[in-house]
Amino acid sequence: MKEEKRINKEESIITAAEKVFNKVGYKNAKMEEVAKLAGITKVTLYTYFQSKENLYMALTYRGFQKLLNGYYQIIDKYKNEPGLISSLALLNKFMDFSTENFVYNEALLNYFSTIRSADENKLTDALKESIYFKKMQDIHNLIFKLSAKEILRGKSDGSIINSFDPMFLSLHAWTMIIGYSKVLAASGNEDTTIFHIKMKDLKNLILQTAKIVLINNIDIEENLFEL
Amino acid sequence: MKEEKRINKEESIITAAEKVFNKVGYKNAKMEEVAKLAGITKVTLYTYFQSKENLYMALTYRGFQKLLNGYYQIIDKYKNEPGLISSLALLNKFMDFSTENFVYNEALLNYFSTIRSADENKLTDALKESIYFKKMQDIHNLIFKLSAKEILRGKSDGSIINSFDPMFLSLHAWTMIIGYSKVLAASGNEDTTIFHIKMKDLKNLILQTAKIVLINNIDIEENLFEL
Amino acid sequence: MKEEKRINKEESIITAAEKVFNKVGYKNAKMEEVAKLAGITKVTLYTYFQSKENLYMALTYRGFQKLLNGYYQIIDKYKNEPGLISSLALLNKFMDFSTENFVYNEALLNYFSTIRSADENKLTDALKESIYFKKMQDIHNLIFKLSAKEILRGKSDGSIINSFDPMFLSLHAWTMIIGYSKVLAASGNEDTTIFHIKMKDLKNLILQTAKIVLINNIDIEENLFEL
Amino acid sequence: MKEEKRINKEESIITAAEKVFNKVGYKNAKMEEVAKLAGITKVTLYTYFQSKENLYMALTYRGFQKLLNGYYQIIDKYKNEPGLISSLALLNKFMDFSTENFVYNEALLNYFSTIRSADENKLTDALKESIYFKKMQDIHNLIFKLSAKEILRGKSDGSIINSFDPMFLSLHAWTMIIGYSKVLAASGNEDTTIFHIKMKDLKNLILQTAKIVLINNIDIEENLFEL
DNA sequence: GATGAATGAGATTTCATTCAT
DNA sequence: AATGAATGAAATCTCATTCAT
Repeated sequence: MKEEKRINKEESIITAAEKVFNKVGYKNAKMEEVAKLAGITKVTLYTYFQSKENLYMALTYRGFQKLLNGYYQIIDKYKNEPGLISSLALLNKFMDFSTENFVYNEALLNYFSTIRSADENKLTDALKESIYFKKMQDIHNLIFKLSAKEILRGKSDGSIINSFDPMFLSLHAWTMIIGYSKVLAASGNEDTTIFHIKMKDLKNLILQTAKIVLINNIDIEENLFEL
Repeated sequence: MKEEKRINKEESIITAAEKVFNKVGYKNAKMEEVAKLAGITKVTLYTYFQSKENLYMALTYRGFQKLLNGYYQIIDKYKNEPGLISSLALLNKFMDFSTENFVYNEALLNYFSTIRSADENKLTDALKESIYFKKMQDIHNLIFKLSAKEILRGKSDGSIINSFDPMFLSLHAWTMIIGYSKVLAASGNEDTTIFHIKMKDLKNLILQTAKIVLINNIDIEENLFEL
Repeated sequence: MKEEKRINKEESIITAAEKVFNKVGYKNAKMEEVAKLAGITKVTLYTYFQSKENLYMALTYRGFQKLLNGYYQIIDKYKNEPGLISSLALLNKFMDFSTENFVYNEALLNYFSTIRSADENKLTDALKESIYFKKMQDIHNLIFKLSAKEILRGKSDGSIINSFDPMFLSLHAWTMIIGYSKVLAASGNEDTTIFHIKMKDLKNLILQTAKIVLINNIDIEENLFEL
Repeated sequence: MKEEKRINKEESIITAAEKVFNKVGYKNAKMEEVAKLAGITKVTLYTYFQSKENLYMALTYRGFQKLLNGYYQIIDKYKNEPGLISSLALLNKFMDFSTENFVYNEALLNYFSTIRSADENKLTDALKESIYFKKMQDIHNLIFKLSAKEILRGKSDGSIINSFDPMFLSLHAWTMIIGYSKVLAASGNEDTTIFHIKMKDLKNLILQTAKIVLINNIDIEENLFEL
């Protein structure tokens, strides 16, 4: 009961934070504003989330969970389809997610920027102590793993030809998604036009590109030019 | 001060800022530290750069200039090669640049996150008044245009087959390299391994992928799956 | 905070400020020092008093209140005495106050220098926004009015003969005591000697002079000399 | 020649300073502004006057000289009149001077506030080193002495009866003048009305008061009231 | 001697975070 | 657990004053 209540409260706070962050961006957002919108005081806010960064991580975590849920749904939906299809569907899912969840997308991008393996000393204390940051670290690879798993299935069922390590292919797909979501962040939404180009077309080209990569063996040793 | 002298001074300050930002990250960096490293006082620092954000934008601008210079060099170097080669070389250049210039890479990523067309209220006042931010806005599309130009040349010389709008192809390539640089930012450098995968391999796969896209006509209307 | 508590806090800060200002003078006083002496931080100091000038005005206001209280006590004490006596007692009170409260004296002199009716552009922004400056402006004439009231009473009871407007006589008395307090500010205290003259003697002469003015009708039209 | 040139320059700077100080007050005045108005740069200004305080002292000194000149003229003009007349004329002169020379008046008042015999440690270094401050210190008593001298002459010729020390009487007159000029500073000019009272009337009352004091013997031992 | 640039000291502001009740 | 007040760190600004050329 108590626990449940606490969780509800946390959720409502995160929701408020989402709104504020969405409006003015993380950096400009003030804890005071979040608290106000959540109908509590700043100090209460701090009893739930010990730092601004932790709050942001909680939001990130929520976004990541939402994305994962989407992934699981896709996996389930396409479980009887070839692995190629489900793999591409995951890609598609991520891009839609980015489009529909601006703040989450930003948060996720930001998260993956933060976790520089090499530079733990650049992490703030607040972040190191963030429970949600720890949670994220425990699961952040899941997104690659789920994708890799579908690619592996595709290899088994013959729909995917490329012989590279599934994690490698998964990472490659990820780079395209990230790039897409970055462009999206800089432009607005799927219906937006940038240089007269529709984001939707860009998405489709990315999907087709991914498909081509998956159904072909590609020689990455070939030297394309002399530097 | 003579313009030249002032510029020299600015440059030396930016260089100091680079070192500080590289060491502790933008957020933790103190203006006092930057000033000290530049051998000036805080106030002098402020007469040159009116805010921390402006200083960061100056650094970003310098990074962007450096990247553009690299682009121009590549374009010149491969001016007698087919457009396909130079286009891929540009891509390669960007990725190398990201690898070799960590702070710039981060700064550029940050910049492209910041320029949310629609949301001026997410910009801080300091940023709005930043002369370097304005400068960046004036030229940030150049990177796409240069790339598009080479693609266009490739079409002319027959090395590039894909019939899409060059800007579209340029943007698509951009998504991949942005993704790459983001992964890079999250991992470290080219020699780093992420999921046992070498960044160098990722780079090569991206180049090959880009090549495939450029030398083929791709149907982006095909429906890959039912949602 | 409860109003009462806040006021206590304000008072303790003003007390600290008095000590610091008394020791090193307004100009050399540092807000940091005041805060330290008050046992708070600079920022807290600023939440109570928004500027150094406002703090000084608060001190001025306190000094003025103290002076007014002294006036009320005198008025009460001499309420059964002739108006002449109470009027002179007020004068005397002011001079004693100036003598005993160096910082207040200086602050009040400073205040009366500052309020140049016609020249709002000589006021700093901080002063214009000072709540205590406003408070002072609301009551600074009280000192004349209280004095004028006693003079009026003196006229009624026949102890004061001079037929001029009580406010005029009050202002005239004011010029003498302001002059006295100024000389005092420049010399030190009542026991000090300036040109071998005791401040105490000066005070007494001023009182006698005031008395003469009050108990005589004076012709101010008489031409004393040709210019 | 050189010396003369330098003096001319100094004079023109002081004149500029007067204008600036008159407009915004000493505290708000910026050296930059003074320099600009004088048609020189800030640094040049500093070669002439080593500090803002010194500049202000120079202005004060000029004002004092002007006042003294006025005194000498009066003394000369009334040298064949009784000492009472010339004494009052001096008083009158001072009040006119205050009226006509707002900045000087303020500067003089300020000067006499500053020279607190007891508190040398409150003097700033800049002031201690000010050549004009030293000059002022050498002559600031002159104003009292000139006045005392005329009073003494009045005693000799029988026009002044009061047997007090002439310096004492002089100081007493001074307090009234100071008070007058303070009130004037707070109100504007001679034509201004404060509490419906004309400053000119105030001046005349002060003169009459002074006259009464000078032509009567006054008992300053009399106890006017019990405190 | 004149100039543009820089310094130094301190005022003021902004917020995330913490304390006391 | 909630609240109002306070803290601490750093950004930013203002100017008198000084330096280097």
